[in-house]
Parts: sequence; structure tokens; C-alpha cells
Amino acid sequence: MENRDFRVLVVDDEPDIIEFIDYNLKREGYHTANAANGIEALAKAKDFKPDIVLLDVMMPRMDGIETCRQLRAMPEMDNSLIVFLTARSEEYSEISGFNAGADDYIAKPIKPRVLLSRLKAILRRRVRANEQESFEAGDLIIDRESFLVYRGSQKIQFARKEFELLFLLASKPGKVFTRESILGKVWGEDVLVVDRTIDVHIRKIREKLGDDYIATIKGVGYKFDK
Amino acid sequence: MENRDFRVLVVDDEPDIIEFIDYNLKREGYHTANAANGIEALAKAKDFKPDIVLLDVMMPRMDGIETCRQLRAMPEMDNSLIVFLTARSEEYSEISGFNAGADDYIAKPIKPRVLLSRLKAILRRRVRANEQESFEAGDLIIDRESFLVYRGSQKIQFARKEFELLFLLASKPGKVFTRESILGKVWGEDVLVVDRTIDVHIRKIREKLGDDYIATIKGVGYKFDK
DNA sequence: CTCTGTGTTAATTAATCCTTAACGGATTTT
DNA sequence: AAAATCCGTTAAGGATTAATTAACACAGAG
Repeated sequence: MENRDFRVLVVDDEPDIIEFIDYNLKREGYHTANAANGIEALAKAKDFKPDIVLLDVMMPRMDGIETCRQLRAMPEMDNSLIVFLTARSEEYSEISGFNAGADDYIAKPIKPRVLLSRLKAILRRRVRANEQESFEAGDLIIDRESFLVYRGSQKIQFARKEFELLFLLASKPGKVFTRESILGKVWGEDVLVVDRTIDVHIRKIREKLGDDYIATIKGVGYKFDK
Repeated sequence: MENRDFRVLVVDDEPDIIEFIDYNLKREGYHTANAANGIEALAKAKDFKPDIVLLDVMMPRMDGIETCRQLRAMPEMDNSLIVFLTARSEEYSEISGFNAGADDYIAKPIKPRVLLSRLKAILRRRVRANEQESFEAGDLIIDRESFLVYRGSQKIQFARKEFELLFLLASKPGKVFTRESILGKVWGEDVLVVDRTIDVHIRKIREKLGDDYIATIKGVGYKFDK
């Protein structure tokens, strides 16, 4: 899906910021609309049907948190994302505490590149969330619900880490994952685990599936390649 | 890549700020140069070839925005980043409106840790941004994601150095790369490797692709030419 | 508590990649 | 024409990276 297909509603009481965000989004091909306060935002959302709402937390009349609640209640917003714009990242705890239903937040001051890359990431994440928990890769069916992998009528059981690793690799067949990125995604960002650990799990996967599913790219990483 | 390899040009009319930033960057191993105004900045940029320019927006004689435009126009600045130093975040509209080509900005007052971590993030991002994931060259498709080269339906596998070398040459078909620049880009700036090594890798590439992809320019270097 | 499956690491072995030295041919310079 | 330079090629070892095995810790199930 191209950016051009995404609709973004920007809600902020400062015209400068609206203009700034609007300019950057338009340049990337997003459809945009804007509102200066919560009341206006609700009205605009109804017509505009945004995929994503960038919502300033601090606004006069009706604040972002209340606006968010009301937006969430609208049927038109069923599949939309709401992203808070917060003056400082410290306010995150506050926001999440409110549990107003925001999907993410972006800290001000907003930098063009950060805004755009975050937006992309958020939208990508949504796409994934909508994805089924089960998919096919090669002649395998990988099903997260049951933690099982099917090959034809054969059921193959994997331990959790093995499964997550296979799941990651198979989710993008052909793509080479570096050990670093594998660690980040399967084990978590700041986990102290040695690279060899990945190798061992790869080996266990190969033991169960055969050697011709996961290819080693020496000096780079692994890929699912069947 | 270590910080020591990065070159930062700091442009600000206040000597105090220059000194402050300079001190902090040097401590982290960056190479630095500085300029007190836009005119000086342009001259320095030409010699110093910075990877990144920290540019005060408000300056006498020629302001940061105009300086930025002119820097962008310089061929020496092709791969450089320009980061604005802005007095306050309110300057959004200004920054966004003119589209002078800044890559990011850092708000004053500048805190050392913020400066350094932002710089790291920005440089890291650049490295990625420069990396095209996949492109066509001649009848080849060179795909870094899978570390494969396709010729029609044929998949051709390369070892890492071979791949990087082919990737470099093919990224600018027709351009002659000297051995020196090849070493710098594929092997890294301060690696001690003998020229014959490149030849050997070129040979391996030719073995896999055929002799009519990479041409030797005697006394100069190699180019991708198909 | 014991047993089993899982996750991790260390240590060893295996694979392959990278680099170099050496030599020969080609081309350019002296 | 000789000398010098540059490039291509080969084969060998050294260096790097991955595969494999075995051992241990730990958690949860029974």
C-alpha cells in the first residue's frame, strides 16, 4: 500500500504545527485533513474517515484524551489508529495510565524524518496486526495459535524460541536476517545472549524440518529459502 | 564505523557555542571543523568534506537557511547531512516552509548527551538511508535483502565481499571506481589490504557472471559496464 | 521432589571465505 | 629493447564464521 492511500487527520491548536505536519505528510503522498480542536476533530473524522489521527494532547476546550475517547466511540473509527502528540516523552506514563485508547505517541518537538518513519512503522504494525496468525511459507503452514507447523498432513511441534525464530524468518521468505536483528526481534532489544545461541536454535529447526528450509548467508545471517 | 571516522562541521556565530560543541564532539572521537558564518561554512565544507554539518539557523550575514541551500548545491556535500540548530521549537513553520533541505534539527539549548545521542542516531540512520536495498543494473537485479543476484530467472549466489563489491560497482554503472575508493567503501577506510585482493574478487565475480559485466580501466580501476 | 523439555553456553570441529605470494603476460615508460 | 608498471591468475594458508555436541541451569508438570 502506498502512502497515497493513507488518510491522516492532524489535530492541534497551533496552526504552525498543523502546517508543519501537513506539509511533511503531503510531501510523502498522504491524504491529510486537520482540525484545531477536539470538537472539530470529531466532525472531521466523520467525513474524512482517517486511517490515522495525530492528536495533540494539550488542547483548549476539549483535551486530546477526551477527544480520543470520543473518537474511539465512533463507528467510523473502527479501524483507525490514534497517535498522541505529546509535549514531552515523560507524559507517556500519564497518557497510558489514562488508557484512553491511543495506539502510540510521538514526542514533540516533531522532526520531519522521525514523524514519517514512525508513521510508517505504526501503519506497518497495523497491517501486521490485521494479518492472520497463520500463514504459508513454502510447503509449510505456520500457525501461531497452536504453535504448530504443518507440512502436508504432518504436524511438527516446535519449542517457543524455535517457533518464534522460524516464524520470523518465514514471515519474509528470502529476506536475510542478521543475527543482530534476529536477537532484537525474537529475544528482545537488550537481552544478553550470545550469537551461538541462535545457531543452536537454527540447528534444532533444521533437525525437525530438514536442511533445505533455512539458508546460511555467511558473514550476514540467515534466511528462509525454500 | 567508529566516531573517529565521522567529520562534523559546526557553524555558529557564537564562539562559546562552537567551543562547547567542539569540545564534546572531540571527546567522542569525531573530527571537527567550525565556521562562524555561512560564507565561511561554504569554504570550510569544500575542504573539510564533513559527513554532517551542524548549522545555526540564526546567523548574521547569511542565515542558516540560505547557507543550507547553498551547501546542498555543492557536489562535495552529496552524501552529507545538514542538521539545524534552532533556538526554539517554535521555529517549526519556518523550517518546514522553506524546504531548504535540512535532514533534522536539534533544539537549543544543547545538552551534551542529547547532542551526542542524536548525532549517533542521525548518522546511523544515514548509513541505512544510503543503502538501497535492491536495484537493477544491466540485465541483473541485485538484491541486498536476499543477498542474491538475479539474471532472468537464474539466481546467483555471491560471497559477502564479492557481493559488496559488485553492489558498489553496479550501483553506478559506467562510473569508474579506483582501487583506492573501492577499498575505502567495501573494505573500510583504514584496512590494510593489498590491491591484488580486489583483483581476485573481481575475478570471482567474473567467473560467476561472465567477463562482460565488469570492465578494467587500466591504470585507473574498474567499472560496471554491460 | 523428580522428570522432562527448553534455553543457554562453552568447546570443539567443520566449512568457507579472504588474503596473499608468486609468477606471467600485457602495456607503458624510459 | 629493456625496464617498469599494471593486471590476471592460481593455489595455498590463515582467518573468520558457522555447525555441532555436550553439559548445565531452570521452570513447570506431574
